[in-house]
Amino acid sequence: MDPSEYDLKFFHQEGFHRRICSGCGHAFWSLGDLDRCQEDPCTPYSFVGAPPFNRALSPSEMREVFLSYFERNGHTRIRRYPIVARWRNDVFFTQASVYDFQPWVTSGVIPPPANPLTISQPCLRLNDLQEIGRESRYFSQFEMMAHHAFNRPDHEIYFKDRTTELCHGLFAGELGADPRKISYKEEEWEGGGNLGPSLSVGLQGLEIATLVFMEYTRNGDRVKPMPLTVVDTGYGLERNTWMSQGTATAYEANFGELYTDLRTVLVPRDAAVVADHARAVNFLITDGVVPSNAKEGYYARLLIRRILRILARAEGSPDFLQIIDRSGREIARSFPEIGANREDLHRVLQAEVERYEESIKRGRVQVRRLEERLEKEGRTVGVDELVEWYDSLGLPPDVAVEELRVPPVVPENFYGLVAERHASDKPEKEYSETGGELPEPPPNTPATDVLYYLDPYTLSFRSHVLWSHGPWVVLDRTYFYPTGGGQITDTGKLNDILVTEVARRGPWVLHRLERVHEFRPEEEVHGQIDAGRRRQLMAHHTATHILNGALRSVLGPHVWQAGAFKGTDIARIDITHYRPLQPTELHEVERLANRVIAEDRPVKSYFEPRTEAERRFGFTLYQGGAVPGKDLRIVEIENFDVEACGGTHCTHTSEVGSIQVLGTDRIQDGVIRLTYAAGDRAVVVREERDAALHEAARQLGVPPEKVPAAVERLLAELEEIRRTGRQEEKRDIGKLAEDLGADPKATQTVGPVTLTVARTLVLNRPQLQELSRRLTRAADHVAILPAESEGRGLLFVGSSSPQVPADLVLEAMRSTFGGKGGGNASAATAQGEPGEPLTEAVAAGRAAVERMARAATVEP
RNA sequence: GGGCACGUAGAUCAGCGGAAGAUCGCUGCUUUCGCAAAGCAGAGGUCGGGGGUUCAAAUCCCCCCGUGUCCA
Repeated sequence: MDPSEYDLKFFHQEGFHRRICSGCGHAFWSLGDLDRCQEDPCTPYSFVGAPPFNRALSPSEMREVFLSYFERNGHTRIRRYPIVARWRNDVFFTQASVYDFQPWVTSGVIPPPANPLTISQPCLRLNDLQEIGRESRYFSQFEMMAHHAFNRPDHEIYFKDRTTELCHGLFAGELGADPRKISYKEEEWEGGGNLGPSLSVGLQGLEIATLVFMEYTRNGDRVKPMPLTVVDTGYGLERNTWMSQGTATAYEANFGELYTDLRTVLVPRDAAVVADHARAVNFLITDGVVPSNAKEGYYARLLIRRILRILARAEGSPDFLQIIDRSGREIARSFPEIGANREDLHRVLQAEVERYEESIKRGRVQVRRLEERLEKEGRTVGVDELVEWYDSLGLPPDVAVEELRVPPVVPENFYGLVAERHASDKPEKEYSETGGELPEPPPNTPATDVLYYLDPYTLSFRSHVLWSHGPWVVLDRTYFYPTGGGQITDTGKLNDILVTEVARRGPWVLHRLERVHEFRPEEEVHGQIDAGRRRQLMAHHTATHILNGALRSVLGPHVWQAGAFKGTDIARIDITHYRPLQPTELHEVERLANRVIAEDRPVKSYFEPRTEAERRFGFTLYQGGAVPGKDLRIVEIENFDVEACGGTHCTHTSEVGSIQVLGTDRIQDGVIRLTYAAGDRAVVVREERDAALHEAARQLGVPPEKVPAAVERLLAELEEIRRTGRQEEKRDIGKLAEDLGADPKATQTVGPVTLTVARTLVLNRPQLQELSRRLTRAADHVAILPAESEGRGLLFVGSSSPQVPADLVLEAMRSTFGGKGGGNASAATAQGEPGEPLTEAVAAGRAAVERMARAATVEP
């Protein structure tokens, strides 16, 4: 990066000098006469016991100092976003404050909620879990305090100079650090296709802030300036709190009493891990993650199990839920929504603890079983088995060792061995913005005025063409709803050409026409939306909100929408929940939802300033993910459900008609899917089901309500018939065997063996087998049983004579019979040509038996 | 999203190419004043579903479905 990028007016005015750090070789700026940058490892920690700030601050005091400082300097304070980044498909968790504004705000699609703004965003990073408690500055869950500015070419807020000045003012002014001890290190930053210069702020060994200036985009090797530049800063709350207190580790400063209490029963590292993870778990569950075996739910499970393992190892450690509660109460002082529904939180966690205990129990049984088996072979359990058990049973090695009589030594790199097994797993796909194949209008094209937000009932309208490309048309205003928010596209007509798809791209709505057209810019067109389709989609969308509200009300506030789909035939909603829906719960949900419909409550759709909406309704607004923008579109079902949503909705719940749940699936551990129909489709579905029931009733000759009883009776009868059939067959075959054994035409003595040859009636293979078994039950009996079935010849040879192995007899018959076959000394079977070849084969078989029997008698 | 493991009687599991088994539970009988217990006898299985390979599949292969677990 060009050094001039860092040549700030602010530095020169204040008398900063640029130096090269003798430790890391990076350039840095400072007021003092410093030889090295002020970050570890170039400068060791020197604030422990000698804090450089003018006062010791608790985390909440530090947050307040920071936010109010930036408010005084013209920033708007923004409330935190959820820690689960539902609005992004490339990551699960909010890992930095700027994640709140990616990709829509940073790419200029949607205006920021305020500009400039300041926020303290709780984040979660799980890539350095093993460092927690070892390196004092690591946390999985932490808060990134930040000030952001989004600069458009026509409207610049502030950039490098002002950012650095504000930062310096905070540390050297507000917090009273010695300005000569602060270093601003030059560091190029790159991420997510953007890059730019950045300054890393060091003080007495600790990096206390990073100032990033997103200025360029990279496309392969080409780097070009961004139309929108972004000030992306990050000030670690935990680090700054630690620095202000100067305690031995960051954990005392941030976790307070919980940490010191845990220290009385746990080693320092474990205490830090437990305190850290407990905080993360509180945020995760509150923000709608239910522990599970996949995706973000797995991380919740991982953190919970790490805590449980540590607690299980230690004598006299406190109860898991108590720790979660203490941690939750502490966080709630700053974020009141955390653990606000403690009972619900407990239910979710209790279910998870029980699962874990069940897993361990199952694991222990497996361990014992395998060791016993290995012991019989004179072997013992090795490290491979421990890895296998952890990987497939979730059994930690220390628990397995407890269970084993002869345990192996658990190697240092145990979890490394586990990781090795997963080394070949494919990496996650790169995030790509949706709509990659959509054409992009020239940048000077005015935005489409979207009218469906405020008026979902107008279906016929006039408008003007702004731009067109192939089958795509952009209008100056439209009532067509583009695919989005789980609602599929509207269809209809522009003049007399069919509109097959409508999509959103940036500020524009693109209409795809069925065929090539000759629309020109400025031309007036008439739009007509397919009314039936739209009405059905509206019913399904509003039904989704009603169901979501009903589910939260019946199951508890841990229920969040994890995905949704609204089509013309059916709709689906996926929710977070810790177990399959019980039939009674489902009925209650359905009843409540239909009652809300019957009550005909108003459904209000309106825009409201973000901060006001958040204050009134809280975070559950973001059921479909966080929605950027200064104003949120609110869809409110009076006294029941409020969500930020861009879809088309009915204005009264009665328009939904009714909701018919069609089924539930557990699509993954912790996520339940409900499939349902509403509006006209609900009626159709009910009619279809009713017709099916009546048809079944007609065929059974009973009234519909007696169908279950009739079916049950029928099945019982069928079972009875089958059983007696099987018994009769066995008896018949037994009888046949007796008859054949007594029939001199079929059974003869050949040397030492008794040979039965019988061409049976049409018997299938299992029946032949049964007959053979009965004929050769006594020693030294041989049976050759040919049969013909479905135009093919079947042969079965049975033998209880060691001198006359059945497979060898069969082998002798194969030369004439052909076909494939095989078996062993006591039974062999083959299939081939029927008729003459089969008869010849039987003769050959008889000869073979005689030969073998004679050979046996000749031998002494 | 991927790896691995597992789906066999009401429950827990064994069997892992050549007649579906064990233990507990259940039913009946014997013993007992009765219960518990014991002994004897018995019922209970489309071996998760569907394809394929094979003379022969619970068993081997493929695809689904379900469950568990680890990892991203």
